[in-house]
Amino acid sequence: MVKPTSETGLSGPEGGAEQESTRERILDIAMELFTEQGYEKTSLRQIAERLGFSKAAIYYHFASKDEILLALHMRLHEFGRGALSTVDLGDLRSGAWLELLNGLVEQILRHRSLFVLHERNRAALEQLHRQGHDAEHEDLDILFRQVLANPALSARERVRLACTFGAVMGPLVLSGEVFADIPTDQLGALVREAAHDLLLPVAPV
Amino acid sequence: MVKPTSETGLSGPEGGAEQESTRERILDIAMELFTEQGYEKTSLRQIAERLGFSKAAIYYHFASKDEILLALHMRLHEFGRGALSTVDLGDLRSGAWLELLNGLVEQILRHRSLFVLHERNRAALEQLHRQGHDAEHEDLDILFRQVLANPALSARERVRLACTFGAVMGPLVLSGEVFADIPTDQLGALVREAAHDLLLPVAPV
DNA sequence: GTCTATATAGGGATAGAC
DNA sequence: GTCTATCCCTATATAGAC
Repeated sequence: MVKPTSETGLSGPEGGAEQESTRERILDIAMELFTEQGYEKTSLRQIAERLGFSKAAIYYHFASKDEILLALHMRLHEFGRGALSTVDLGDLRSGAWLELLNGLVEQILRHRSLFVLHERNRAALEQLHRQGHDAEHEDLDILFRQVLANPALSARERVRLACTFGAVMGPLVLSGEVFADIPTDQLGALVREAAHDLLLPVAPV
Repeated sequence: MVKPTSETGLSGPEGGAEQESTRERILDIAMELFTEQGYEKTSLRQIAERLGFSKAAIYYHFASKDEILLALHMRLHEFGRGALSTVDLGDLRSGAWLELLNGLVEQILRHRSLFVLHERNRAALEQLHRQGHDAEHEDLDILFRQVLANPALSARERVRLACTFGAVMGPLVLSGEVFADIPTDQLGALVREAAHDLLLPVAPV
């Protein structure tokens, strides 16, 4: 079983305005359909149809349907790594939270569709995690739940953090396209402002 | 095809500590499995197995798998109606928002598992809506998106509202069981407080 | 790299016995 | 009200031709 590109799901920035590889075209279509209909309701036949070739052809590029979802998941991992690694998870008191959240806002604005995909296919993605996906678990979800369970924090602090996380998700991934008319920059600024207001009483500057 | 109970999915409060009807036992198990694994990944066989009888028996109580999900959806509708009808959607400026959000917090705290079910099966539920479910559409989601799209509101107000909605969802339905150690009353108070802080600059008292 | 054809399994749904 | 048996369809996945 020969694979044309790497298995990470991200062929990396080879630079230039290259033509999209078939593998990536599959991923793009899959992302669209998985988001609209959900992972399980989307069949490989449907994906292949949109691409103009037959179902079986997909198996040249991916060993299974799960691997398509996994590849999409890895795309997000890639970006998440950058935002998370800049923050020292030790000192999550003080203003480090804001920094983390601001980084999150930026990432979401850049790769919004990926985040929406994840939000709408949580069940399927969690099962991927259980089954294997032995890769490191630096998932956003998992990270946040760890922080929220931190016994060193007060109940108020924990809840506030969860609220702030939600406040970011609300307009950016839970609200569909209602904010399409607002320029990205402005949207980001407004969300950051809200996050700031929420964290103020907990982590005073 | 004779049905033992009403078709609304809610047999209503007949009072007392009655034994749960089979129909409701099915719904309870379904809710659990749909939440854990997602709607599509859950088979009728699986539901029947847990109840100790066979797959086909379910068809005595529900005409299709979709109807099980629909019945669960109607359970939420029932509760939502109360919270929404108290608020005049006309004056969604001023403090009416807070009132609406506070009602929402209360409902979520009471029927949390139902909200989680909905959050984790959005795709499937949206398809239900498209296909039929001709019943009135007083859905929370739909209502909120209407409000968020209201052109009479400023961008800041709209985004703030979405943030507040998210801030409520964050700790209450998106965070799993991390807050199980915090008493319900305290949790509600903390969330309401956060919602208040978020809406302050937009809808001063 | 994409095709056809096919194997195989599982799920939803129906009929009818008890 | 629950069961057995069965139908039918769709989906994933494989084998092998071109």
